[in-house]
Amino acid sequence: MKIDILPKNENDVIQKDIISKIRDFINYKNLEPGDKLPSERKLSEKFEVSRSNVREAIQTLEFYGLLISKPQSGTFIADIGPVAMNGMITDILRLEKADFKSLVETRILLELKTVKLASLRRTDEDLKQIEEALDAYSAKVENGENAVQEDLLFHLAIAKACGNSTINTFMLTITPEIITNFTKYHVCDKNIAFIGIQEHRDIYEAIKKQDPQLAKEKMKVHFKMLYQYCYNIKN
Amino acid sequence: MKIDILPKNENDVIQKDIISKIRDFINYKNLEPGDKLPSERKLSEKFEVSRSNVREAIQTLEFYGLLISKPQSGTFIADIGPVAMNGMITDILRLEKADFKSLVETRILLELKTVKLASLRRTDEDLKQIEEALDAYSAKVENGENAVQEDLLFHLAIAKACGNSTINTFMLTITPEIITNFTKYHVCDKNIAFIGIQEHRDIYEAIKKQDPQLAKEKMKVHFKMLYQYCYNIKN
DNA sequence: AGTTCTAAATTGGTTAACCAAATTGGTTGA
DNA sequence: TCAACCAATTTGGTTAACCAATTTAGAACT
Repeated sequence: MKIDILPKNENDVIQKDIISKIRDFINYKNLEPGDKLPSERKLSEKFEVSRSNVREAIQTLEFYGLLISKPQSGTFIADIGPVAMNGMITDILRLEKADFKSLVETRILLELKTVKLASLRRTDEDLKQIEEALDAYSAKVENGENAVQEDLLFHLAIAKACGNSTINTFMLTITPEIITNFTKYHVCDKNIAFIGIQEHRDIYEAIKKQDPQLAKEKMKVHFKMLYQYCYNIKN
Repeated sequence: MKIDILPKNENDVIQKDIISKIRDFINYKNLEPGDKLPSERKLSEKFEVSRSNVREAIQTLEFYGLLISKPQSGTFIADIGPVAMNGMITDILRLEKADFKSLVETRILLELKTVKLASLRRTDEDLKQIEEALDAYSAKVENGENAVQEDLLFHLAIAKACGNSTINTFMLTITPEIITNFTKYHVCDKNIAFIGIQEHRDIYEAIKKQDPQLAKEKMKVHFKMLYQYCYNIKN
């Protein structure tokens, strides 16, 4: 049985190293918005790493909106001044993998917002999809099966209906990790599931009635157990 | 003068196409957690696209925690059941670029939380760094210079102090887009900046006093103008 | 002097050959 | 019968050669 605690992906280390070198270069040359970075080839030579490593690092910084790379043209500094650029990169380098407590805390924050917004902004089509997710969940539970997936799809359906693309994206990014950790820590055992049906239905009804305050309350009830659980984890 | 409205990155289109094909394959073969996906070579052949395209698609799904690729071994289905897998991929394919309104709405939500948490959990070191960011901001404003960058670094310093890695990451991802849009829509003109100094200081003092409720109130005041502005944008 | 055109150099992206780790399947030996 | 071992295959990752779009510099012409 192989235990792979902290492979600490060698790759991540050199990528972070490259990112910090890019930051240093930007500072040293006082590059400003719109300025061009040296070509990938030159950077790989300068930093003595492979070009694909440089590409990965650039892609990461592009994901965070700090660089913009244009085909057959070059990689450019985004419309962010040197101070923010420097601060952002430093923060990015310091980022750690999310712990379960942070995940749950964030999920609760986001979902108390999505139910309110969904209550206010939902279309009839949204409501229909939420209902379908609810039915799928109920059916699984009543059949005695594990319904963790259907549970979360219900919540994602609400997120989709909240009319905020950013929050929706965030919900999508944390959901898989939530599922994994739920399985790992044995949250959501079957005995809870039956209570869950009614709680989900209450939330659904509130959204249907377009009552944001009620919806939020029902969501709070739904999260009560999770909330307590979350704050008792050792980490 | 070239206008590049919606380059609609040809690349994104084929990547989304590949992702949907991967989803279809997973469904067709009823792949479950732990199952292995065909090799990148076979997939590229099967889908009639280049291997690097397949790699990109896999990396995207890996980012969302749906696949796990192990060197010299293969790419595996994450610990998420077929129902959730299917729903998640469908949602991901439907994701659109965030609009300004969503960004601001989300930022306000996150920051009303970060100030509260920062008030409760900040270390002395955190406080020191927030103060430094505040001073840098004040200096710029009093000097009559544009201080958008220092403004946001102050807010990021608070996010860092909130002790929630997930929220911190989210703040980092939306900040560059916020800056870009601020510049574009001319939010935060100089006349506002002077009021901003006092508002920032109030927030800082509340965090220093470790008074989460006060901190949240002060942050609300600070966002008042932004809040109104945000809801008057056409999109 | 200024504009236009063209060809060479530069660019990010793509492809295909290569690598080393890991898996696999069969053989060997007890 | 089964455990141990070894070699062949398969894997994701890496490298380097190649491509086409873009930029550039300067020649050519007005």
